[in-house]
Amino acid sequence: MQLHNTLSGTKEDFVPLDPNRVTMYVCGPTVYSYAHIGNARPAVVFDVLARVLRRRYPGVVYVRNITDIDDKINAAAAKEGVDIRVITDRYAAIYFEDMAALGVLPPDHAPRVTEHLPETIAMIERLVASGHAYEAKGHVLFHTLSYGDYGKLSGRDEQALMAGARVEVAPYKKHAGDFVLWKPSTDEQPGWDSPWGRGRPGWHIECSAMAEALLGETIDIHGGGHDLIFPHHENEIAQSTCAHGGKVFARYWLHNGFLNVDSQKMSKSIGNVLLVHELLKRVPGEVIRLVLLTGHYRQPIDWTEEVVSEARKKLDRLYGALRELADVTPAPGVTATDAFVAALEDDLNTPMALAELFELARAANKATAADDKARIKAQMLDAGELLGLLQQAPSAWFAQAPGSDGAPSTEEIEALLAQRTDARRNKQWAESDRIRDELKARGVLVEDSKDGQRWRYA
RNA sequence: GGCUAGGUGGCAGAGUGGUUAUGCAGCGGACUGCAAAUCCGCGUACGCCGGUUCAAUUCCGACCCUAGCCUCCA
Repeated sequence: MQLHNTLSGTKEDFVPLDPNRVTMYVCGPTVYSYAHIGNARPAVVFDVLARVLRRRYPGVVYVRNITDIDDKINAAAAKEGVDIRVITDRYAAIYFEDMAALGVLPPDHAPRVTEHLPETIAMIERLVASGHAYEAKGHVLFHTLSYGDYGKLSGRDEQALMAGARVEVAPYKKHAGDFVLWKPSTDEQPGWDSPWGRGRPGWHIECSAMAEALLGETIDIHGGGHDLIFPHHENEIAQSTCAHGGKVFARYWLHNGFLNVDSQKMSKSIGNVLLVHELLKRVPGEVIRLVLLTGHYRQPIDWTEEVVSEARKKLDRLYGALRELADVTPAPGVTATDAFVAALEDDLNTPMALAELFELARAANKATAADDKARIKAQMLDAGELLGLLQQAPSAWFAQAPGSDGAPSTEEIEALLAQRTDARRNKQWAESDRIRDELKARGVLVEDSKDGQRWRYA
């Protein structure tokens, strides 16, 4: 398998440190609000990666954290006048629900920062003791100049960093690039006791601490959004490497591209932030998932109504092929084709894998021999499973209500189709077509097949 | 300004030093009472300019353009 490593900027052969225990850590959400579609992309992408890895290495340990200490959380809690726990529990639960709706399997561990304060504090203590961190004005800061490889991941050097610094540098910092490991809390703010007084961890240390606690000092794969390369991942590397006596922190760094909405970056000021929770009310989770896998994970995606509607049609085609095989038993022991797996193992090339899936669909539509049908069905279903698609019954897919108003109920549709059957039996084509047109106008497509009429929402 | 990733047919989106991506839309045909679905076929796409090469969309260089990051945003 090959993976693009941000550290080297190239595709590399993936060779795990221990094939029996492949470790993967992905930066999860900060739970202060609903997840937006951009949050869903890494969840889906790394879910596929985990599925693909597990085929080859059954002992994968996948960790995706929940960040439940954060100033935005504090702000949300203060606004509602509740404990931060109320906020974080609520939105963490919604996050898991929404991701499940997108076919994202739960990771092996979903640690929370609040559950790992002792480890976090211990790691900071080690950094202080080894001279990589210092205390100043109640803060503990990491001294970036103490780590020679700082900037390696994001390809920048300390001089440029200083020159490019466009925010005020806190006066207690030894160096402009130094970042906070621990900061003091006021009485009103949530805080935890530490050797440096009551306070809370900075943004970056949590991931280092949780990765260490659950996966060890060196992990195979670390993933996250492209925007996390700097400073978050850069800082994680510095902290972990220095806390571990120079041991490599993560061997392969993977970053997914950004997602724009109608060619614009999502932002509250533009008002184009698409929440997964809202989107799911009108777009099936499987469609959302397919949109996110339509492009290569490192490329940007532009979310538009067009790509959503295309994804829906693609699933119509794939499920359409499976529908024809509804009464076929998948050939036992048959898995996804080599070409399909090879595409995914080539740096998770989902577009190429999908192309392979469509080739299978065409083959399925053409197949006449029973053993061909059985084989292809098994190949399609297994391929679908690797992508987290095609796992529902075709009939269920086609019976999905479109979510728009005015669509006739199943009962009403069946009643009209019964009338149409009578008309057709008597070759009353005008009446038959009238009913079909009426349903079409109301968003229901009727098809006549050898097995009689069948319908689906448009 | 620095760093990074890109510019592919009507749209989305892979890939490759010389032969088909794939999907959607479109066009023609088959099938159908008519459709739909499905199948078959079609449309000579690779930002611009040079260079290397027998041959470049694919390698090299310049240029133009786009997007992201540059201290807490996936």
